[in-house]
Amino acid sequence: MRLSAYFLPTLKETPAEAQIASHRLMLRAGMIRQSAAGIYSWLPLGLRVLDKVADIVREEQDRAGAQEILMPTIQPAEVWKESGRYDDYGKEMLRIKDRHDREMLYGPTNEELVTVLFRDAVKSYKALPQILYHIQWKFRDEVRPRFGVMRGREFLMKDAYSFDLDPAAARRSYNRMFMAYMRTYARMGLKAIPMKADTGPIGGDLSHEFHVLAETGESEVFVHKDFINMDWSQRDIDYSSDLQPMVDELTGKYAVTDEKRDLEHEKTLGDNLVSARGIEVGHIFYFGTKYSKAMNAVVNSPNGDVTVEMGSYGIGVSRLVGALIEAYHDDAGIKWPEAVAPFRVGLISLKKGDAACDEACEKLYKAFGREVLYDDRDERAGVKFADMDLIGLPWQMVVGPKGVAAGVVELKNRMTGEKSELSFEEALKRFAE
RNA sequence: CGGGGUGUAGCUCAGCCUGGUAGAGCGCUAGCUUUGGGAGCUAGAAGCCGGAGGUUCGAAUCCUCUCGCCCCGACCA
Repeated sequence: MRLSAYFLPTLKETPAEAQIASHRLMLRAGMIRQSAAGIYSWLPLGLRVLDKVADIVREEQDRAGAQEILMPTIQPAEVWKESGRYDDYGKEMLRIKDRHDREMLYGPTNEELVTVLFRDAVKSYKALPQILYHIQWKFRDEVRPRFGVMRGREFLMKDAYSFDLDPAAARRSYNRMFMAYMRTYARMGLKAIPMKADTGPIGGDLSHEFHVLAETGESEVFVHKDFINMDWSQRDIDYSSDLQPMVDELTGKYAVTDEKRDLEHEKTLGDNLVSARGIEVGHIFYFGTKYSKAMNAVVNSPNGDVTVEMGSYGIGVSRLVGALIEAYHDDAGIKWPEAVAPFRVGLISLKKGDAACDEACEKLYKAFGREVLYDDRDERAGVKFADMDLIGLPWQMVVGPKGVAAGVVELKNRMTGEKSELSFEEALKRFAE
């Protein structure tokens, strides 16, 4: 992409409404613009990141055996009345009426819809297990939206739902999702600690939240020191094997959210206890028959009718974009991990109009394909460097007349700040598509 | 939902106390000079001062009501 033609409205000054780094930087880097409190438009640069995050989530869900569907944002109130949650959910649910005066709502989550989908289609135990997921916009009318996309009212979420014949099988589905989450976060370069969590209004008795530690995190969490130095590299997982030992290992050490604190146990930890703040980037639940019973999701089996065991598994996709920035930024701007960077490399022409410089840039630009953002604007070097640092592409390739004359270009690593010189030929190959 | 704050040019803000017809910096447009880390000079464009009522000869400024947005707290992917 050529920056001269790209819709990238960067801001030199910090918008007054943004308090935390990720919100500030997303506005300044031209990733998002606010439409109303807690509701945002995603601009091209931000959307590229959102899509990359969603793609990683999608790949890991598929790998774990989940199947993607797409349920609507607007749901009939009817199904929520069936589960009994229509009255429970309160003002967080955005309720609307259609032209026929029928009660509708903008979905805050999808347990009801997916249960209807399942129960109407599946009648035999032989079809189990099933894990269905979708990546869809949700709306929760938070009293106080804040922190940009980290706590918006409208947000993109991956939610998966498992259907099993008995609790043991449901536990296997839970474990699959658990490990899929570990892989998902690791691929993005995030250290997300699984914590014993409260089940809240969704109900059930087995639940974990995944938290990225950050000073700006909204929740207070308490973890064993060993998590801080854990090996966070991606794990190879055979999803057909018994995952329980791996899950046990990951949940063996103390890690809890505020509501689940065990003060007695904490006393035994001594110096090994770390109190920190966390950004919740995922939450998984096993809730048994809470919805299947109320909504009559039953399959036939040799032993007669069985009410299916269910679990649900959420990842805040849009929130992850904010969490990533909280984890990876400095005073100059964002420092994207390569897996989620909007572009892999930024090509900076230091002197537009210089024939040799232009020619070198054009060659590099064409060779790099879709993962290059080429700053071909007629701007001063300082402006280009500042914008490139701000938007945080992992690599900056700097092409200037002096370098071109000497047959070299400069390569800067945004994460480490390291700079090196490459011959033009090396440079051509370095990011070739 | 309680408490606090704030709406003036695209952005950051001054002006409001003490009413007299709209300002700065950045950004934007044009020209000249500059050109390896957010340039300089010149000339411009740009605001129903959030909205509605009121007081007044006259309101960004005073009063009333309203709406938006932000922050602190209680609640949540």
